[in-house]
Amino acid sequence: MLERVRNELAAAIAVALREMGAESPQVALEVPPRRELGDLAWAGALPLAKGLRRAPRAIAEEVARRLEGTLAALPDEHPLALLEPGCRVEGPGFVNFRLRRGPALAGLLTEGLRKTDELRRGPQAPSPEPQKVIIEHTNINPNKAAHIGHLRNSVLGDTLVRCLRFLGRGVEVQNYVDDTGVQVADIVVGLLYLPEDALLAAASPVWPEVEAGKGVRTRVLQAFASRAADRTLASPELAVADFDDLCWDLYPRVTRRYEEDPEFAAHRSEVLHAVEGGFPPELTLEEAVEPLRAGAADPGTEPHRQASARLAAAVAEANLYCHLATMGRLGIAYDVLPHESDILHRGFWRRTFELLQAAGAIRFEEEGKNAGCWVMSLAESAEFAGMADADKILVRSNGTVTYTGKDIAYQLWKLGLLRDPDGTLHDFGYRPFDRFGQAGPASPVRYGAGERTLFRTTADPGERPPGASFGAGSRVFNVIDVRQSYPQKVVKEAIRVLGHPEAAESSIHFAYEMVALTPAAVRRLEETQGLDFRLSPEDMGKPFIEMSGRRGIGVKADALLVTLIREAERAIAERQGEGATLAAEQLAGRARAIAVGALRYQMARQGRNRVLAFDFDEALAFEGDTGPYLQYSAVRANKIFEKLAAQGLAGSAEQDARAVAGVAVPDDLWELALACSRTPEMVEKSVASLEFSLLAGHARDLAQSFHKLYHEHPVLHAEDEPTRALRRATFRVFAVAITTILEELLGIPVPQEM
RNA sequence: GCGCCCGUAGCUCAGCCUGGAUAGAGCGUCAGACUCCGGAUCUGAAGGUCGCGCGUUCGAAUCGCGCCGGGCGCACCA
Repeated sequence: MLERVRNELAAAIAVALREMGAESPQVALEVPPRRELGDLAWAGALPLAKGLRRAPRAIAEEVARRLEGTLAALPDEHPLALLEPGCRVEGPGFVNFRLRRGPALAGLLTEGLRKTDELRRGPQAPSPEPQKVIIEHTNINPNKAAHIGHLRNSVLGDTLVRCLRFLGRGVEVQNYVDDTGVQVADIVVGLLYLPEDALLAAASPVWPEVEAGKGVRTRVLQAFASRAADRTLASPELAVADFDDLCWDLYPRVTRRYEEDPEFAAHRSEVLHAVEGGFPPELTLEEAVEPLRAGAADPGTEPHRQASARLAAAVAEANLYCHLATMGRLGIAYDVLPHESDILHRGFWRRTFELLQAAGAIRFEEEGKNAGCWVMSLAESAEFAGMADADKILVRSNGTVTYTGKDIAYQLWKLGLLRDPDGTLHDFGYRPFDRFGQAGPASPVRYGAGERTLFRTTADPGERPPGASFGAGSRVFNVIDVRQSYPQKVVKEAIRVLGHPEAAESSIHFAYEMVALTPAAVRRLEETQGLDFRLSPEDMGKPFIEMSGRRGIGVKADALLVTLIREAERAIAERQGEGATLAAEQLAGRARAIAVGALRYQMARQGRNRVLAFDFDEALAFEGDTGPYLQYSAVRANKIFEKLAAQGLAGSAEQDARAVAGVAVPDDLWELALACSRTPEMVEKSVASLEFSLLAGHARDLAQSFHKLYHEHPVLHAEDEPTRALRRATFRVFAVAITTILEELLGIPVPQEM
């Protein structure tokens, strides 16, 4: 509603300015900082003063005069009829406008009604979008549990997805799986070669069936295979330790062993080669595990190699399931899981290599430090000017492709630019990975059953199940932390030199700063988990400490969620008072909502360019500028309507709209209603700048304003019916706005009670 | 060395892209709140050379340049 008034008013001012001699005037309308100034303002007279050679105040006054004539002649149903007649010129040359509050508030009510109707009808069937936006986020190495850094990535990515969908854009969400990298190989090395005592220490806390004694490795491998068959490597239960937790512990043990014993590192390249070789598709995990047991096959033989590769795939898939479950708890879902192994086996790189060669973008180094490598020269690009070494290796001297090389291929596919010589798209094959469902916009995503299908890629382009059509986006957002800016620039540059400068600009690195730990948080981890990260006093004196998967320094996403839920349960119990006992299921549901709210809000409210120094006390805060504060405002508003309904005083949005249309709306209620109407503007701004702190701040402002009014404007005990209708109308507008922002945009569930 | 990011109240952070009207929150501190829709709330107080300097402008936290302090990149890791 506000948007339409704005657009029409801007157009009217532009007409006036053209009549006054301004050439193609750009008119921007803003909302004045204080309501007594007005509801909309035009400040453009000041910059125009020079061009028109007139005093800004005089320009503003003439614009105002011309507008008055235009506005007076409008029919009642025109959007600008919502403006009060007459505008005021104030200050050095601001033109301020006021809305007719009653009719505007009525308009907001009916608008909210329409929105609710749409929601009730459910999500529209996803139609093939010509202007599809692709967002890649999460992208966690499938070799250990997700940590809070990954949460920042996924929450930012998911919030962008939600905002774009809100704005009506077609969106495809991809979660890239690096299933062939060294990191997965390291876990396989751990399973196959780590001394049994170390393996036992990592495995037995998670898999109780693995006990001390002879044949630990055999039992670990058997447990892995049988749990994979039962699909119990990733449990829907949050408090249960899963395979990713086992890997979290195993991975640092492997990397430490590499440092202690250089010969041990040979296993790494052996496994890596095995993984690159792949395995026959019919090879099951049980069959693969068989020869891996001590003595059944020697390392270096083909059965052993294939079995290692099969094991690596299973490790990656098991961790992937764990990650999906973790993110699912936060209401985060995906459409497709592109696998790195498929990029290789489908020949994405081979084709990309041909294209790069044909464009003369790469060259083979005969000598020098990069001898034997294929490199891309960046020396000619302004972006990389001043670099000591402006060459980026895409193919190593041993013939394998670097991550950046694969990423170029992947990015070309995302943009619909990877084509075979005959011009057809070079595409993956697809296969359903799992079914999933989500009860509401901010509800947990559950796998195993449900209405939607999550697809994964395959290497066989002949596999095309119905509904599986991915890639070829008109814009691509890659959500990756800022430390990867350099390789991201290389990818962009490759697209440019391949002859696609516009596509390169449509390929956007959504960069955000890393999540680190405060020294206090590190100390707390050491205390609660009985660990010693052996950090120096200088480290502990820094403002923050970087997480490290290799050293096991980090806060696991699920562990944080568990802690948050426990704290939320405690807070709920405290507020319930003596005697009141809540059904366990209710308690769990509310606590989960609060935990998710606290977590997602913390990630969304901070600007993306700032290092997030994670602190437990801050993360566990439920009062003040927090998710639960916002949730509470929605719960409170809904509670009013429940109570009203119980007494037969609820009325309806239509009734309130009629009642309010001719009534004087006091300043404070109007302020809240107007702020609610600015939500689409805030979403636009957030998306344009990729700063969700704007949206989070907007939501907090709304909640703050509501909480204040809640104390001053009782609805149930209003002095008369017109007063009640006015308050009810305003709070109705608020309830719709805050619920939309929380559940649809920020993915924060609104519980019934807290 | 080159590049990017950060510096705003005691602490944690919005606001900067697109200059505008009195720079905002939260935490912490202090003082308060109705037998009345849930106190995860609200009211009030104290707390700011917006790192420093120069410039552009009618106007700078916001734009430009230069410093200072901190962080991160510049891999045959991903």
